[in-house]
Amino acid sequence: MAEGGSNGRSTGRSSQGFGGESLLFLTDEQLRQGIEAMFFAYRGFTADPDRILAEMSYGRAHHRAIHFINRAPGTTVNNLLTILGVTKQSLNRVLRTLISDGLVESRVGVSDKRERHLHLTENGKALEAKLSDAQRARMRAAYKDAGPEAVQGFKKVLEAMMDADMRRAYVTLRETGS
Amino acid sequence: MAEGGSNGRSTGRSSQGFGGESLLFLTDEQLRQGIEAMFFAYRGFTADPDRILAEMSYGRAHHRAIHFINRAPGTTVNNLLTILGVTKQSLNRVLRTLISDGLVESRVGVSDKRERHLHLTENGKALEAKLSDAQRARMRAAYKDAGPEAVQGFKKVLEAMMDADMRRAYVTLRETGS
DNA sequence: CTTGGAATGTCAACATGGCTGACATAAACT
DNA sequence: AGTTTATGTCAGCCATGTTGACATTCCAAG
Repeated sequence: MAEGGSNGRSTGRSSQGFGGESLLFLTDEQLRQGIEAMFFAYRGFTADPDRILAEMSYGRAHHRAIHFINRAPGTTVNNLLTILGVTKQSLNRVLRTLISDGLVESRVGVSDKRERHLHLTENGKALEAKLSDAQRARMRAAYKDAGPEAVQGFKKVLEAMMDADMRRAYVTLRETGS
Repeated sequence: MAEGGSNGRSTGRSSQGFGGESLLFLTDEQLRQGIEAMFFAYRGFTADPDRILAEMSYGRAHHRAIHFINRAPGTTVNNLLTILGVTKQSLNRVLRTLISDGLVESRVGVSDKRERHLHLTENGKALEAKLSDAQRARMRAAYKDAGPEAVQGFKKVLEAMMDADMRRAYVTLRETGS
C-alpha cells in the first residue's frame, strides 16, 4: 500500500493544495496507520477475556451475549441479535449452551408469549464480572496511559466509525447505563 | 454491569476522594462505554471490506493476509503469522487459496530454502486496493467528523491498548511505511 | 370466529477459519 | 554424520458464522 498501492497516491489527500482548513492531515499513510492500530488494538482488547473463556471452552460469542444480557436484563432474543449483529440461529446455539450450563435464564414473555426474556443467573453474573474486570483493567490502564484528552478523542473517532444503527444502539445503551 | 456488576462499584474510581490529579474520570461506567464503543466501531471498521469479500467467497482472514503482504512485500510465512497472531496452519489454508487463485505468489527463499517469500500479483494488488479504498473511505470520514485533535487521542489510546509485542510490530510497520 | 400472514424462536445442515497433531524438508549445531 | 531446530504443508477437529425448514404465537381482514 505504501508503495505498491496502485492508486494509493491518487487519494493521498482529501483536498488538494491548501484547501482552506486543516484537511491536509488525511494522508493515506495516516489512514493506514489508523487501520492497523484498530487491528492490533482489537487483539489486545479481546485478549484477556479470551484467555479466561478458553479455560472453560467458551468463546467470544458467549462473552458478547453475557455482556449485553447483563447490560439490559430482560432483553429478548430479538433485541440481542440486533445488537450483536448475528443471525438468530447463530445466537441461539450460544444461548442454548449458556442456558443449559445455568448461566442464563430464559423466561417466556407475559404480554407476548413468543418472546423469551433473558437474565443472568448468579453464576452468570459471576462470570460476567470476571470477564469485565479483566477487560476493564486493560482499558483502565490504556486510558491512564493516554490521558483524559486522548480518551475523548478515542470515543469520538470510534463513534464516527460506527454504522448509523449501531451508533443509535450505542447511544441508547449509554443513556440507559449512566 | 451497571447495576448487577457485583464488585463493579468497588473499582468504580481509580482514586478515592480528590486524589490530586484528574484520575476521577475512570469510572466503571465510562470504561464500559469504551468497551462497547470498541465493539460497535470494529463492526463498522470491517463492514465495507467484508461486503466486498463476501461477493468473492473470501473472508476477513484473506483481507488481513493481503493487507500485510502488500505492506511488506517479500515477507515470509513466519513473519506474517506473527503479525496476524494465528497459527501457521490456519494461515496456510488462506495462503493456499490466494496462491491458487493467482493473487499471491510464493517464492522459495534464496539464502534459506525453507522460507517462502510472499508477494502480491497484479490481481492481488488490485483486490488489495479495492479493499483498502473501501476501508480508508470509512476511516477518512470518521477522521473528518472527529477532527485532528480527536485522531491524536484515538491513536494514543489504541496504542496503549495493544499487547507489547503488537505495539512493537505496529511501530515497526509505521516506521517502515512512512 | 376463523383464517392467513407476520413475528419470534428452535432445530438441522453447511462453510469459514480458528486450533492441534503428524510430517517433510532444510539448516544448524554438536 | 547425526541429532536438534526451524519452516512450511497436509489432515482433521471445533467454534461460530450462514441459510433453510419449521413450530408457536400474535394480529388483522373477512
